[in-house]
Amino acid sequence: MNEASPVLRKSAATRQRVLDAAARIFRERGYAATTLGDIAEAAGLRTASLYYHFESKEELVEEVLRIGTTLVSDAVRRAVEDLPAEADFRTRLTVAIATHLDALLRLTDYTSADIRIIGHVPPEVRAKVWPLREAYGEFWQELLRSGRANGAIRAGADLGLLRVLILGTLNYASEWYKPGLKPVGAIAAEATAMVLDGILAPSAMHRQPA
Amino acid sequence: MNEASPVLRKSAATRQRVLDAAARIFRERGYAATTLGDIAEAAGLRTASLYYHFESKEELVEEVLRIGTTLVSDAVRRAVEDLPAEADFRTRLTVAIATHLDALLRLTDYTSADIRIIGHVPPEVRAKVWPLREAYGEFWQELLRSGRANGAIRAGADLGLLRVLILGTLNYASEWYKPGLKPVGAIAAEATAMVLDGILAPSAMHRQPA
DNA sequence: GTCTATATTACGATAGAC
DNA sequence: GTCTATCGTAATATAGAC
Repeated sequence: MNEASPVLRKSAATRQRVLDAAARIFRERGYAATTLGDIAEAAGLRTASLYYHFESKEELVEEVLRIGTTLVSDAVRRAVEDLPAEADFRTRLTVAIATHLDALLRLTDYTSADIRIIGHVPPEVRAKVWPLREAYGEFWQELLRSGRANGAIRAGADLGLLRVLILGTLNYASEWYKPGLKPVGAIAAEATAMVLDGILAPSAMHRQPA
Repeated sequence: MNEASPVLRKSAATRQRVLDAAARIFRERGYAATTLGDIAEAAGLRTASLYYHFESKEELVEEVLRIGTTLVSDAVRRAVEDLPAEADFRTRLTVAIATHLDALLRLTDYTSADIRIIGHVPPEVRAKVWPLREAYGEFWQELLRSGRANGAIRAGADLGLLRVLILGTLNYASEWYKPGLKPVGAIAAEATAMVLDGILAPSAMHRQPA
């Protein structure tokens, strides 16, 4: 009964509106440039009222970051785990890249806000949400390890370096992506092709003079 | 004589100290979180004295961004142009990637400040420095066009998409790179291998079960 | 739960002495 | 060229009425 009482439901709904507004404005303007007044106005209340739901600006942004990381991580883990057990490395990586980009660019403001502001929040906030991000990084590391164990990945590759390079390729899309220009699926296809096979023509002689 | 007069030299030297301090602190803390007091203190003077050298915080950050973009752009253009005329596409792209990363991660604070804060400065500032960035993007676009004309790049590739994916791969390194962990040359080598040839083993059968 | 009112602090910027 | 002093504004956060 408690969980469904009208008061608690109203509180939860308002809290959600505040979080949604915060995610959107943090993504657009960055952390420091966003004021609690901006967020309150977008959520339809006064600045002071935010403090009923969150103790501080830092606690609010921490929750936004936590939600953003969790949404991407859960979506990608689920998509890869739902593949048939026989799925090869190429298939797994293709699905991981497509799902990561879809969560980042299409799903919600939380995911892009996360990537865009994580490097600009106060260090204490970053430290608090770091374990979540590390766990997601470890998922990718394990994905790459399994690929190398299968002989799918080039033997000499530095997997830790590859992981940050691949995730960098995908995450930086939140800096240049504008809805409507290119379908997210087309971006995912081009990124997957580059990461897996490179940009060179498959059988061409690559030493022609310019 | 004017250029070398003691007063002008002192002014230019102080202006340079202010710019250097600004680049470093903007890179570390972001644009909005950096105060003119932070910059003045690092440069060894008072906040009000900054206004002798720059009209506003926005004019100061604009100059930092301009220097950052120019340093990367000039370094990469020069390195590619200095290659022998017969150099093939693989060589050109390898040099472009290595030089871009070296300028970004090793050269100065201006280049990494540029990448880290460009998405967080006021829109009017971004608009003012945009032509410089577009010109550098056009250089890369032309590099890729020449690669496709040679048959070096996969025919179906979307060159505009490839350009932002490649530059994203490189630029995102300014978010995770820490001096001393990996030599910049090793990062460049891994990035070049991925972009050109992908991460898969060259001749392996890629369909093994996980 | 949300409000008005306000405390407190700190910012960007200007004035004017030196 | 750089300083001290200060203006005007706006931010986070708190107090207390409703």
